[in-house]
Amino acid sequence: MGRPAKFTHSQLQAAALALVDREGLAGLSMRALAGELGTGAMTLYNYVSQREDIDLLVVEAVIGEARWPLAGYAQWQDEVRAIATALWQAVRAHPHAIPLILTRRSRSPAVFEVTEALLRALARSGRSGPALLVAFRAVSGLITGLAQSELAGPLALQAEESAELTIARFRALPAERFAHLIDIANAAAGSTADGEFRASLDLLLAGLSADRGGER
Amino acid sequence: MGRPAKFTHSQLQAAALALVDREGLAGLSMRALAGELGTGAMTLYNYVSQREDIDLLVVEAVIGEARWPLAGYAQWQDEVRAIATALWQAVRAHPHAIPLILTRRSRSPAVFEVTEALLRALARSGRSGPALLVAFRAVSGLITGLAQSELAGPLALQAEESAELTIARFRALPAERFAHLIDIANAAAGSTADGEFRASLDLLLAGLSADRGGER
DNA sequence: ACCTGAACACCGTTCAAGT
DNA sequence: ACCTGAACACCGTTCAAGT
Repeated sequence: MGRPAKFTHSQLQAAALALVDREGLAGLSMRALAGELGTGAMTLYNYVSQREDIDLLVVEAVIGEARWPLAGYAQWQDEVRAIATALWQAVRAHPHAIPLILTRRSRSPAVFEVTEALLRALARSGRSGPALLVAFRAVSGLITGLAQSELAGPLALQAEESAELTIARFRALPAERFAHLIDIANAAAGSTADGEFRASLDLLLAGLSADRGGER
Repeated sequence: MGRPAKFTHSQLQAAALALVDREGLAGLSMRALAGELGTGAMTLYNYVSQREDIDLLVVEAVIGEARWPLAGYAQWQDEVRAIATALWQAVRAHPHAIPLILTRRSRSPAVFEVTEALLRALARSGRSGPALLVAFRAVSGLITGLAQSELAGPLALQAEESAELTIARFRALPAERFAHLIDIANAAAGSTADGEFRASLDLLLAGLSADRGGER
């Protein structure tokens, strides 16, 4: 409850995110962050109670970067698309932070704000209660799930290898046993993450538009 | 290339998964896994080249548990649902392992097999190439995304608190500013993860059924 | 060929002490 | 009230040596 003076919350946040962007997740230690701030490791414990709080600072910083036009959407689908895309782009701008965004519970204001905004847009489809919950689960699941599939799915690029090499690896699989895997690996060679995101989101929006969430 | 004799690959896998299930992710260290196997830490380096390979053993073990009827699906939607649900249940049976499944690239045979099976089912919708890739991204994204949202989304339960307490926390938010968040928190109180999964998947399947992936 | 203990360079965190 | 170094109990991994 006492409020320390040497650093602000957003100074810690910015330093932690800068460290992750620069050095990767493995570089984010209490000692390294303290060094980034020009102090000793133990000083950080005046601001956070445990190491995991540092991860939450990073998540908050990334999600907090999402920006989208607040009004002027003729259709709720356009508004959902705008918010989802803003989140997607904020996450993709900090690839090293993705594992944290996937695994850390954040209850920061920035996360609440964007969640409520997405819900508001989805509610324009006529949904509330359980149907709104499901729509939200599906859309937010798709956003993080697509970030995940790029990071760690079977088609994810190896950290140190080119896209060509990853695809070549698939082409080397037994052709008839993994015919479809080889097919989509080839397709992936000619597609972009943004394009795949947009198309996947459109599939889900088609489903959300077809079933307007009638009462149940 | 030499093949060590003291332990088999699946012995390591089983021991690692048992350790994670029992002690949580923090309990999975080289030393602890070696202890589980009754040997010294350095012995493990005869089987894996680095610590992260242990994580991959766990991912492989979990995904490898997915089981579903291999044939007899009148509709491709039913087959997609069966495979997706099998994956979902395998993941949910090992909640401590979820962060690894979200963040670790696995290229094990078990992962390839289930991926190809899912693709085969999706291909029955008439899709191939880019459209099949997008359908796959959407479905697998949704599966892992929903596991993620339970683990770390804004509505995720705190490790040490009851569902009631989590929901009470949302009810305490400013009512008009977070009206929809409070609405779905209330809805979450009366729903199950399985139900939400099924309903979200159905939304996406509706989208996949509406747009049969015409050529492009 | 396979196994393994000692040692090194890290971690997060407790504790006690500074101002 | 806020700050911080020393020390502790861990890590993953290198190295050198065992059989």
